[in-house]
Amino acid sequence: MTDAGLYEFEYGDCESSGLLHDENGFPSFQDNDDDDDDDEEEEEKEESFADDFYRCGTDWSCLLQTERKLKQANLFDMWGLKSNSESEANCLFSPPMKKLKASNGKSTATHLKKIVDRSCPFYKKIPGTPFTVDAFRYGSIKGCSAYFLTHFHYDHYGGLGKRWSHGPIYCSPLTARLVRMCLLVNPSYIHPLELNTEHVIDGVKVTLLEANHCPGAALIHFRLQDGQCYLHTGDFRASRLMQSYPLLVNHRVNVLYLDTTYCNPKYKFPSKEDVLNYVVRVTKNCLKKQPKTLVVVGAYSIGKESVFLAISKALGVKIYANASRRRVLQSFDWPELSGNLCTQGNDTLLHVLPMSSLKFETLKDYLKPYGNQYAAVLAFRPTGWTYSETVGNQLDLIRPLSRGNITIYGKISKARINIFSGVPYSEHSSFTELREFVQFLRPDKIIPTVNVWNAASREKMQSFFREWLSCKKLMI
DNA sequence: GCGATCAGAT
DNA sequence: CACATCTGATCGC
Repeated sequence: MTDAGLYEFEYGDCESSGLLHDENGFPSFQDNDDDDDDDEEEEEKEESFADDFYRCGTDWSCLLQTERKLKQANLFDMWGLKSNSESEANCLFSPPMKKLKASNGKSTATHLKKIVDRSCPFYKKIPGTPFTVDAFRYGSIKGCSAYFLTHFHYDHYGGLGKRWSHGPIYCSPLTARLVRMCLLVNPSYIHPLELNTEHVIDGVKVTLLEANHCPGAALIHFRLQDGQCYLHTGDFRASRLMQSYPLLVNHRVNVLYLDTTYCNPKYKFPSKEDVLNYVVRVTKNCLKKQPKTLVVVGAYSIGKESVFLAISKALGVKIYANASRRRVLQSFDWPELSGNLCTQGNDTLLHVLPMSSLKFETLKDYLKPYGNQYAAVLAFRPTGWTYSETVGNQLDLIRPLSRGNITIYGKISKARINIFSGVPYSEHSSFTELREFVQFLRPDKIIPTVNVWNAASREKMQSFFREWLSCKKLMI
């Protein structure tokens, strides 16, 4: 639905040139009382995006003044607009458009979306600096002389590879190792920055702080020469510990670029600690009933290592992972992890497998080569959110799915949509954690970095921000 | 034939 | 519903 709407929106605007521009090239909106339903919806989207831009954006003037010519390109980027002849000339933030070739009979809307996605969204650029954050999939970004990477997840490093040549990359030392190892980026571009240390880059004081997300993930604190402070959270899970970071206690943050993944009260989940205790409890129970159980933890690239580390610690068993994953895990340089990895699957009952393997059929096949070493499988799929509203904070309501001797916590079942729940081990902030963090920091402005492409969710988030910042006391 | 990129699936 | 890929198709060379 949303996507279809977006397509139409982009397509419609590009084709019908329904937008008016003011003398600066900014879209201008006229109150239009025509009662055409479809048009109205489009108008709403445009208006709230514009509202967001002017009302809750930072003082964008610094961006506009330092790079006057970027104004229009910027704005076009925001709206996902490329208007014919104009766009080529003003397209300062994106590589030249690719020529379209409608090889099949498909609508050009698909092609338009491709182009639109090629330009760097405004919220990835840090105003008043030549910096971008997590913006590698837009080619060479005009005016950008330092590319920051918050953490090593695909949706943030996408575009980085051995052919990267658009400028220096700044990130944490752990992330730097992964970028070099896994993506084969030329090391001369990679600039590791120690956490909790002030680095001066292009005259801006930059400090990386632990983000409580995946290994190597960092919050980035920028202090400009004019005294403005910006905090970019990348992806993070807000924690009480952060309220003691000296930089956050001692300096006012003017603009907060916020990971708003779960910025909605419907997202409730337990603390990491509670989930780890739960997983350990379930595992112990299972092993008590069936000592010959293989315990499997699903994982993507990096993140959620604590789930298998907790089991390893509690049971005193080693962790098996295949060679490529071991290489990545070793690169973290965490003694408690490196020291507990093993290279043979039959050396331990605790295995880490790709998330895609956590299916009944695949696990059954996986078990075969181990003969009668194992009589059952217990698998955990740590997901961000519990999926079921009824579960929320109550871990005891989680029900696994079983087939034969295989039990999966977090197997998605359409049939049991309302009672199923994964293991809600989240590396993003819950709604209440976000609120507490924002009310601690009390920034002048907040720029959400997730769920921004939908007008309704943007509007909703902004109203939460207003609410949080308008009241003096913490609410519970 | 190959890597890069894309839409769609999971 | 959303995360963080993964898969399979297509593109460009």
